[in-house]
Amino acid sequence: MDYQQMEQSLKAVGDGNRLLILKYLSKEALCICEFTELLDTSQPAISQHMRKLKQAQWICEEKRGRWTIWSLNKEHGLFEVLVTLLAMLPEPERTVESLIAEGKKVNCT
Amino acid sequence: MDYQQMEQSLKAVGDGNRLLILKYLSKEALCICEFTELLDTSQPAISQHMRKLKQAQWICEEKRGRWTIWSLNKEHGLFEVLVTLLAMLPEPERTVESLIAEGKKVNCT
DNA sequence: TCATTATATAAGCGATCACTTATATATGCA
DNA sequence: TGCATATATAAGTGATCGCTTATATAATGA
Repeated sequence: MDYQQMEQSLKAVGDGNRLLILKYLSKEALCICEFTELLDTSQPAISQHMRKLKQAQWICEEKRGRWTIWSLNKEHGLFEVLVTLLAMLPEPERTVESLIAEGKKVNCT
Repeated sequence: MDYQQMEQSLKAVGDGNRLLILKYLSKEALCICEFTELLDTSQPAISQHMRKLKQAQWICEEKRGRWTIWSLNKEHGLFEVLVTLLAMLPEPERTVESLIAEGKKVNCT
């Protein structure tokens, strides 16, 4: 891995909201509409974070009808490092389970 | 480790020049005057990178007379991760050995 | 077809980044 | 003491960041 790739990869994860997004994705694939509930941020902001994570090849998208389902890219050269980092972070307050309880979970599948 | 600490740590290493500085420091402690030769950047730029790395607690400084000798902080919560990352990076073109050969190595010790 | 829904893109904005040049501080030595 | 050396700080600058609001694209369903 060269310095430029490493720099881009680390820059992409050097943001609190993106770390949170990745933390959620480390458990299950999700679509953007769910992140807007989970992260307390606007839809365009999330979309832009996704683009940045995708450019750094941290995540993969799968278009399914109206939804875009995002998941971690296990082929990333630093995937194991990412898993280690995410494991060190506490569980987010809001969970997908709480969304389901509130009836806000979108059934993308 | 909380999200803010993780963000600060990752932001600090998300820069090519700082990765290079850390790569050098993974082999031996060095002072700034050596980095100005190794990195092809100005002394103030290096000094500012050092400050940022120190604020993120990646490195320690030891004042020794006129020199400030910098070394990796092995107590950092992500030290092992950093070592893993640095090991994935190629050896820099310029080496401390080449500085010695050119007579540019400062004897800080 | 037309309205709704999910997502992406564009443009704008204040904040931060990484650098520069200039200057300050502080140590060592003649 | 006074000068050279090593480093830090300050101020300024263009680029990028992360967000916002507004709008575009694209798929679904009545």
